[in-house]
Amino acid sequence: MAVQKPTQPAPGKPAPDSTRRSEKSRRAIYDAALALVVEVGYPKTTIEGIAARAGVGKQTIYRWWSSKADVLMEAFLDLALREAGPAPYTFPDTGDLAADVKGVLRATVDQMNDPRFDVPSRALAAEGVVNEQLGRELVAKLMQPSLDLYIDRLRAAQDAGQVRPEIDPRIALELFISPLAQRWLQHTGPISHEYTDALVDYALHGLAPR
Amino acid sequence: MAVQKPTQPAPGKPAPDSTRRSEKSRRAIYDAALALVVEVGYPKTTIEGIAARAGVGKQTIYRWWSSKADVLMEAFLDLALREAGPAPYTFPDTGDLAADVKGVLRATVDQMNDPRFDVPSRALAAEGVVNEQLGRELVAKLMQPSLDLYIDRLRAAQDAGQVRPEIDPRIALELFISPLAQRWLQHTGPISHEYTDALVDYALHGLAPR
Amino acid sequence: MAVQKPTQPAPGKPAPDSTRRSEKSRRAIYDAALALVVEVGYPKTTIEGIAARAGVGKQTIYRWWSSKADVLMEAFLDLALREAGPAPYTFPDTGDLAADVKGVLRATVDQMNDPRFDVPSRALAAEGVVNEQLGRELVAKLMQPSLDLYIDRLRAAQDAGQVRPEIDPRIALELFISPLAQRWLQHTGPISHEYTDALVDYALHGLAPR
Amino acid sequence: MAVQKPTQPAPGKPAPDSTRRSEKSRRAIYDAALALVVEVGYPKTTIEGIAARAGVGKQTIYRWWSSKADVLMEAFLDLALREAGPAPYTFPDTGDLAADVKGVLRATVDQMNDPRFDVPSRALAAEGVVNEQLGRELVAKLMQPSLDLYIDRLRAAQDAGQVRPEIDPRIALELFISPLAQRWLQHTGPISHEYTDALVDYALHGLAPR
DNA sequence: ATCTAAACGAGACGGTACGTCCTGTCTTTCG
DNA sequence: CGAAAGACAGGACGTACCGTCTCGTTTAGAT
Repeated sequence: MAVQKPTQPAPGKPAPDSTRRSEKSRRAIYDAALALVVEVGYPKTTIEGIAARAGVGKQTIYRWWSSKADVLMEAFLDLALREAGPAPYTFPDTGDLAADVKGVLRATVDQMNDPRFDVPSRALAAEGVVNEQLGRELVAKLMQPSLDLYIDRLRAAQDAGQVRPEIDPRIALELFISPLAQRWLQHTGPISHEYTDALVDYALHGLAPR
Repeated sequence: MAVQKPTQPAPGKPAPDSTRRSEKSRRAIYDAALALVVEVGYPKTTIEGIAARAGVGKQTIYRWWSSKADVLMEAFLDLALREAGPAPYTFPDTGDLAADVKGVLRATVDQMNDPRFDVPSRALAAEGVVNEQLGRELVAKLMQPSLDLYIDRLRAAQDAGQVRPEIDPRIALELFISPLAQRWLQHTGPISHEYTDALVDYALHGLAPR
Repeated sequence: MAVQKPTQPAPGKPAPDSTRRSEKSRRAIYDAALALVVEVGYPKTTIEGIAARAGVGKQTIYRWWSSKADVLMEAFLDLALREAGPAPYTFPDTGDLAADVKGVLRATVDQMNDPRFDVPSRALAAEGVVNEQLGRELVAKLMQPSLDLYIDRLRAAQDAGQVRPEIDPRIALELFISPLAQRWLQHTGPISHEYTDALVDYALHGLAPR
Repeated sequence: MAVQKPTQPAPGKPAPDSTRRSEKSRRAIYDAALALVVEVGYPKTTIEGIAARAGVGKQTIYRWWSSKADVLMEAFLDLALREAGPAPYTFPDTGDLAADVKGVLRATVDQMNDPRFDVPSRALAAEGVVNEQLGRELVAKLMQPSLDLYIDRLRAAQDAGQVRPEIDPRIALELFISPLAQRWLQHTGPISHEYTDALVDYALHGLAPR
């Protein structure tokens, strides 16, 4: 009888009972949301449209999500988890840091060029830029796991003497990732394996002559 | 900088005569747009709201701009030009590349922490992520001029033997700028002078031991 | 008076077992329905609201009634029976037709000015105007018993030579009742004892001079 | 520039400028409303449905009317005025009161049996029963003009000595009209010329023997 | 006294309509 | 003719209820 949801103080709403939630509807909503974003773009994707395409009442969306961005984030997260498979997060460690990072970045490049990932994640990124709360959620749920792997790999490289010990891995990884992300988001240049390879070389050895 | 598209022969529309345009209305629209974006955020800023606040008919906006983002981009561009003053774009060259870049990045950091710049430029960046055409315009009009200065300075450093000659300055500058931009846009870490100083050091000397 | 429709062979539904019906729920639903109609008016009275106020599941209402109007009609009928007491329907016969009818009409006037009766019966009357089936039920269950008493009394008056024998009592009673009902429903004039007294005099003696 | 509507204190809304109102839309809305009410009934007639059928935005309805009932009342009033023609309201006076009233009531009966009048006016009557404000408007705009003609005719009959001088015409006319209206609204009996003829005879000569 | 089938409370579901807001177009009036 | 004003068709918003459909949980009759 109790209206559970002890984690949140429940400001006004009675909080729905998640044990009764329809799995079928959730899946249909995820699929509809992702399909619509790819087909018509994020701004023209509407909650009404998602509901109609999923064969679902609007209230079923509003009951479980707070906004269009929220729906899309979960849908995309779900997609990412399904794609990644049961053993999701690993980072190669062949002993050759440059080669390992280049490999991972090439995979990232390939994903950026796949519209199924590109369109929804651009939309989410854009929303996160303007909506700080969503942005933090995005980072925490979608990006942080991958970033942690970078950090681990960089630490291993430090232990192996391939990276200077005073380097902060948290900042170092941005030298690889941020330029790529920026190019991708802002269309400021081609996204290619050559580009990310160069990025790794520049970052590892610096711009100044030795 | 021209607002209307003189390049296009106007397939259906009569194309307004820009010589008769009301300067007062344009200013009022710029001011209203920027104020609203700062006050209520980009998504809640509407064309109707801008028109009402500017004391202007909606048609006056639709006559000269094609979208909310277009209005805001011009308004922000205008703001940037007015702030920069009559001698806008320069990049210091004391001979010490690291110091020069650190100085410029510290100024950028300060601007990012000023809400008058932060809010509108976030909004524009977000819009550009999702709307490629606008994104390209943004880059060309707002960012390219500054980026070119970085490139010039890096080239000078190459001439002075402070940067390896085989380095592509177009990619090199991303090592400074993208991590900062990314942190700023995605709230993934503090934006401080210490951070940008570290960025410059890492980028110039690389992560690997010498 | 039976609630469920034993006459209908239940085309698709299993037909609930009325012997197991919860009397407590029925009472709670009646009370909630009447209270809500008086408090917020008929249009804003909803089945969900009745269920919530009665502490009852919606299905319990849908199981036993077919519509909001149906619920209210039964609730009101129940109220009327409880108010009338165990010996409900009588009509005075003192031998003075005018006085007898005036007395009954005065009681009707008093009831029309009691919100507990006024509000629900207005709502039902309105619904019956638009929904013919409900209208007929209303007339049959709520009004016909009283009307029959009028007819009996008029017949007795005819036998006593106080009413012309060729008069149809079914039409005659409308001369008393309909003007009052009309005024009440349409707010076309004050509802008072003086008014109904005048009505009886006019109807009995006619408008034309003798 | 003034936001007129001096009759109402304009609590919050800016009050639309009626001089700019689209006559075409108004007509389309009237037609759609009347057609829908006749076709699907009042409860299933929705504002969205009217707007869709009229090829009009919902806001155009909400701008000028406050409710579905309000739309329908104006639409019906407009219909009544158009049907009545340019010389609308007259009441025959042949010197024979009974014949004159019978004639008018027969015409009323015929109208009650025409679905184009029956359905919308039932709906309005029902709404007016429950919504007092609307009910008063209905009476004032739709019924009062006709009632006044009855009163005038009855006064003339009093002057001619055909009706007792102490009779209040305002009450007297209800003896003719209310029974008919009540039968019609409540389906309590057939609506026919014979019935109204009898009504007139009963009312004029009374029920009691002379 | 136990079993069992139903009625029950609760409320999620697919829907419809609500009344509001904004879009982008069009029209009227003024300067 | 540009501009202020704002009505218009259209359509998405988020909310409220509709009537249906499960879920456990009483509860009352038959065992």
